[in-house]
Amino acid sequence: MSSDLFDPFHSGPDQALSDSPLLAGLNPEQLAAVTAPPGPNLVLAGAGSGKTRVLTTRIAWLLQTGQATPGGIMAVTFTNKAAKEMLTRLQAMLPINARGMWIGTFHGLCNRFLRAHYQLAHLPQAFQILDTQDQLSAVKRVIKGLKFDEEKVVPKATTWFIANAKEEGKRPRDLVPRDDLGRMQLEVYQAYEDQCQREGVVDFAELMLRTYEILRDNAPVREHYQRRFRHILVDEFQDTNKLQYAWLKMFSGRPDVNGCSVMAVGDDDQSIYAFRGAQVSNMADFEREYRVQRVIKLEQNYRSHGHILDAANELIARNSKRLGKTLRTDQGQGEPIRIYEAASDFAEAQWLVDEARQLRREGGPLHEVAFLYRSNAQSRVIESALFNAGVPYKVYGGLRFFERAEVKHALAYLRLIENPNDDTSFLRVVNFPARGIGARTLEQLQDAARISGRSLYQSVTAVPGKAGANLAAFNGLIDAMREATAGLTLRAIIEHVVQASGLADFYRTEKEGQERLENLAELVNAAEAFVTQEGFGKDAVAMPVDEGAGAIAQGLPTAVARVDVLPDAETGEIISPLVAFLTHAALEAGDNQAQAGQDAVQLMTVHAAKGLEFNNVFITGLEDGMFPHENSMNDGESLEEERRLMYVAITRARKKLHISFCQTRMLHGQTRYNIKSRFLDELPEASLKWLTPRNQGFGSGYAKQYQDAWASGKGLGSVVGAGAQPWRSGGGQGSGYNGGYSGGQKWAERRPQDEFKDLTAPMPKAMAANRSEGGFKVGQQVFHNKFGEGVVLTLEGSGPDARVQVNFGRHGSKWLMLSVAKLTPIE
DNA sequence: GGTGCCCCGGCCCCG
DNA sequence: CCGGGGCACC
Repeated sequence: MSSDLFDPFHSGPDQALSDSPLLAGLNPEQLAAVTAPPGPNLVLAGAGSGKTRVLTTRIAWLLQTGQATPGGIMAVTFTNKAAKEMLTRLQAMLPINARGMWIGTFHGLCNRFLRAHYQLAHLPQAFQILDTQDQLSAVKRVIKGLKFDEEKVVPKATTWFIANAKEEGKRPRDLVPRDDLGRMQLEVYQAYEDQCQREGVVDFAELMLRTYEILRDNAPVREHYQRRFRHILVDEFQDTNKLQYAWLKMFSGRPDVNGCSVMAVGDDDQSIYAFRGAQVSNMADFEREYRVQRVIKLEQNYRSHGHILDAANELIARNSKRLGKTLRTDQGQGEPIRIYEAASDFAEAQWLVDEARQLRREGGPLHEVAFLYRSNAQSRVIESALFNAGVPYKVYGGLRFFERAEVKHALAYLRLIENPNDDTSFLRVVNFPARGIGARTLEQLQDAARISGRSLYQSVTAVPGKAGANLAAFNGLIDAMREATAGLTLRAIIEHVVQASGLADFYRTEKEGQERLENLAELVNAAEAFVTQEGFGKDAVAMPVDEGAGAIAQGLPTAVARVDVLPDAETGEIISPLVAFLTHAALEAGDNQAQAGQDAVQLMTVHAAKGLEFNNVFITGLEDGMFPHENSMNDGESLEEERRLMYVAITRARKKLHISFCQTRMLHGQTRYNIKSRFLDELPEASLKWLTPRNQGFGSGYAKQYQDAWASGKGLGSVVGAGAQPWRSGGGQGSGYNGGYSGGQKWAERRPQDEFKDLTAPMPKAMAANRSEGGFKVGQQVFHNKFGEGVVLTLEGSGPDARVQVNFGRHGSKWLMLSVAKLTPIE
C-alpha cells in the first residue's frame, strides 16, 4: 500500500505529516501522539481512545518517514495478545519484515536477549523457564533441604518474597533480614538462586533481573543496544514495576544524552496489577525523570455509548489518586445499563444463558458477547449452564493448557532430554509413572546431590542397591530418549517421548485418563502448529544472531552445522525447535486467542479482558466479597484497585452493558450469602435500568432453598459455612489447547460430565435443617443501626445466649448477641 | 520401602 | 483441580 516506503526521494517528516494516508482519520490528540517529535513522550490514553492504533501508527509513521528502521524499534507490551495484535496491525499498514523488530512482552524480549547473550548471562543457551508451579516446587525443595519448618517458612509466601526482592532489583546480598523469618527466607532465596543456577533454569522475575544486570554492568552491550534502539514504545506503562522501569532506562539511556526516543503509553485508571508489583507512580516518575515536555491525553472514546461512559466516569471519580482524565464520546447515550439480581449463582448463570440466546436470536454474533467475572472459579457454574443449553462458549485463562498435569509431565521429559540437570523436571517424572522409586530413595538421592553439589541426574550412582538400580534405569531411559529423538522433527520427538516415558500406557489404563490422553495428543498438534507458525520448516536457513550482539556475545557461532538446530525465524537466533517450543510453553502457557471463524460466547476474568472490547458485556458476580474481592475490601489502596478493575470491566462494552449479582453463591464448596457490591451504588442511577426490583429481600423466595444450615463462619471475612465440594471432580474448564493451533473445539466434542450435571441439579432438601431463633434465620437480611444492612450467616445458642453471625459487607462479618444487639429483620 | 487410594486444604488477578 | 499426608497392603 505505501509504495513510498522504499522511495529514496521520499519526503521528510514534515511533509509526510500532512499527506501520509497513515494519518487519515486521526483526531488531533492522536495525531499529536503519532507524530510527536523524537524524545520522551508520555501518552495518557483512556479506555477505548484508540491507544493501540496510535502505537502501531506511530511505528508505521516512523518507518515510513525514514526516522527509524525496523531494527531500531522496540515495542514492549505485557501480554502476548497485545504484542500479536500490534504486529498484525502493523503488517496490515506496511509491507515490512517484522523479523528485525523487537516487538513482544517484557518477558519475551528478555528471553530473546538472554538467549543471545547466554554466555554473559552465565546460562546454558538452552536454559529453561520455570513457571509459577515449577518455582513453587523448587522453593519447597530448597526449604526441605535447609530443614526449615514449612509452617514457619511458608513456601508460597517465600516465592512471593523472592519475586518481590527480584522486582526490587535485589539479590540476597542486598538484603538485610529484620527477624528470624527474614533470615530464613533470605537463606532460602540464596539457596534457591544457587539451585536454579546449578540446574540452568530461570523464573519469570529472573528473566527481567538478569537482563537488567547485564545491561547495567556491561557498558559495551548497553551502548550497543542504546545505539540500536532509537525508538522504544511501552504499552500499558501503568502496569510496569520498578525493575521494568529500570530495565527501560538501561535500554533507552538518558534521552538528553543519546537521543533515544521513548514513548510511554498508559492509563492510570486501568492499573490493575499492583498485586504483582506494578507501580502507577512510574508514570509520574517517567514524566519527571525523562523531562517530558507535554503529556498527551487521549480522552475521546470511540468505543462505548454514553450511559456506559457516564457510569465509568462516575465510578472512577471516587478514586483519590488519579492523574485526571475524563472520557467523552460523540456517540449517543445508547441504552441504559441493565442490572439483574438473581437468587443464586445457578439462577444468574441461567439468566446469562437466556440473554445470550436472546442476543443470538436478534442476530448478534456470539463472539460479541462476553461474560466477565472477577475470578476464574466463577466460570464453572456459567460454563455448566451454557453447556447444558448447548450454547457454544470459549473460556480464556483458568487452568491453561501447558499447566495441566499430564502436559507438564510430558514437558518435563522433554526438558530432561535437553538438560538432564533440571532437577525440578527430574523430580516431577522420575517416579511418574511409578518405577519403584519412592520418597525414601529420593531423600537419599537429594542428600547425596546436596553434599556433592551436583544434580540429581549426576548423583544416581550414590544410591546403593535396588533403589539405585531403578534410578540408573531412569537415567538410561532419558539418555535413550535423547538418542532416539536426535534429528527427529519436533512432532516425532514428542510422540516418541509420550510413548517411551510410559505416560501413554499409564493414562490408557487410568479410568479417567481419556481426556488426559487427548491433551497429550493435543500437545503434539500444538508442537506441529508451532513449528509451522514459527518457520522452523525444512528450508529454514541458519542465520547469524543479531550482528552487533553477536560480536559482543563472545564468539557466538553465526552458523550451525547440526541438523536439529535451527534459527528462530524471527530473530535468527540459533536455538533448536525443542528449546523454542519449551520456551513457548513457559512464556505463553497456552495463552489464548479466539479460534478463527468460531462463534462462541467469550468467558474470561476482568483482568484477561483488559484491552478487549465487545458489543455486549455482562459483568457477573457483583457482590461484596466477590467484586470487590474480600481480601481487598478493607484497605483503601486495594479497594481503589478493585474499583479500577470495575472501571476496566465497564469500559469493555461498546453497545450494551449488563451487570448481574446473586444472593447466594456456592464457593469453595460452601454457600455464601452475599450482599450486592458497593460498586453498584457508585454508578449513576440515571444510567441504570433494574430488571429486578431494587433491594429485593434476601430471605425470600427462591433463595430460601439454598440456605445453609451448617453455616459456621470462622471469623472476619469468612462468610461461609462448612460443607462438601460437590462439583470439584474431573474435567475442568478450558480443557484443550486454545492457542489457535488446533481445529478441535472442546465445547463441542466434550462429553457431558458429572460435574456439569451436578451443577444445575436442585439442591438437596437437607437444608431444611435450618432453624430460626428470635425471628432470625440464616440467609435473612437484617438491619443494624451502626453496621447497616447485612445477612445472617449463622445462628448459635438459644434464648439469652442466642448469637448470630452477620455479614455486613463493607463492615465485615460480626458476631452479635441477639439479646444485646439492636437488630431488625428486613422484609 | 513402594504403591495406590482417600481425604484434606487451598484457590483472586498474571507472564 | 492439584499436591501432600496418612494409611492399608504388598
